[in-house]
Amino acid sequence: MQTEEEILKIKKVKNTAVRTVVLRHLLSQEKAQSLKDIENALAYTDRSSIFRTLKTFEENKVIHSIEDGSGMTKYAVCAKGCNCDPKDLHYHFYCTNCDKTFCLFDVPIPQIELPQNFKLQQANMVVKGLCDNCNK
Amino acid sequence: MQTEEEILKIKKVKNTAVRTVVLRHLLSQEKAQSLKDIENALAYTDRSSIFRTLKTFEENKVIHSIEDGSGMTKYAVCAKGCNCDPKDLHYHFYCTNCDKTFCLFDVPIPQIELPQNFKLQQANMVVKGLCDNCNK
DNA sequence: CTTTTACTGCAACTCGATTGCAAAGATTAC
DNA sequence: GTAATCTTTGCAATCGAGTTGCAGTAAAAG
Repeated sequence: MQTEEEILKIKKVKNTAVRTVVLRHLLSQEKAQSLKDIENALAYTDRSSIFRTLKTFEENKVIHSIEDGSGMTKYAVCAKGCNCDPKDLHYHFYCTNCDKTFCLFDVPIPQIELPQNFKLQQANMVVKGLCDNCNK
Repeated sequence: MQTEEEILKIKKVKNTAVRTVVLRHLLSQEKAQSLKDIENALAYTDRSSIFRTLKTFEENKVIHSIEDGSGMTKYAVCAKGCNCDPKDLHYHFYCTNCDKTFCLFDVPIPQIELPQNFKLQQANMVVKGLCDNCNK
């Protein structure tokens, strides 16, 4: 696992106190985090600073955002080597019981055959259901 | 093509003035509509009435909603025979240039192999890129 | 016709997201 | 070094999509 400093260096994002703690928090969580999740976890960091940090991270492909339909955008750290290209696509799973959203890195996304002359740029694939923990 | 009255009858939704015009509008559009789109198109119908109509339609599977990442939930009329089961899944395409969202009924969604013990309930699959009209 | 239930329109409100601004901190120029 | 410049941060205010309470109206049931 890379440290926060290493990741920021690779992605050419200047390191600051807020950026370090936000990234550290994201790395420590198994489920994707909303702005509110992060705000609650980092009691002394302002929401707008976290917000702008997330925007910066997203622009520089440190993290990617997920629209899971819960009404709050979630964020997860990109896998090592991810460029957020269509080839880096993966499903996201939203558990309708425990409300967790996470990346399914191990489930391959099949080639999507778009109609003639359509150009794929990116995608937001959210599968909803019960996670293994809730499906008992 | 079925009329608004026929669709509502089949889906067991009582017909009213607002419901008819909302459904007519949805049927007349090739792209999925947001609440705001509908509100703008139907100048004399109140937003909350349209909102509640959309909720009713969704509960009764007259329409389905799409989270395309634009910040506004979009709605599209379900295909004939659709029960909004996983088997009725289809991709949605969001054009990053012209901002249109529409259903790709003709692009099959492959079987999704979830990890052990996960249960699929539904999914929101949004592919983003350029539509044929904008990819020139 | 009367009672009950459902639908509609208005206004107010919630809440996640976003922005303006000034202070603080970091970087560059001199 | 210090001054000038750019970036980041925190606070407060704002925006806007979504949602709800309530009262009036329309439709269905008795």
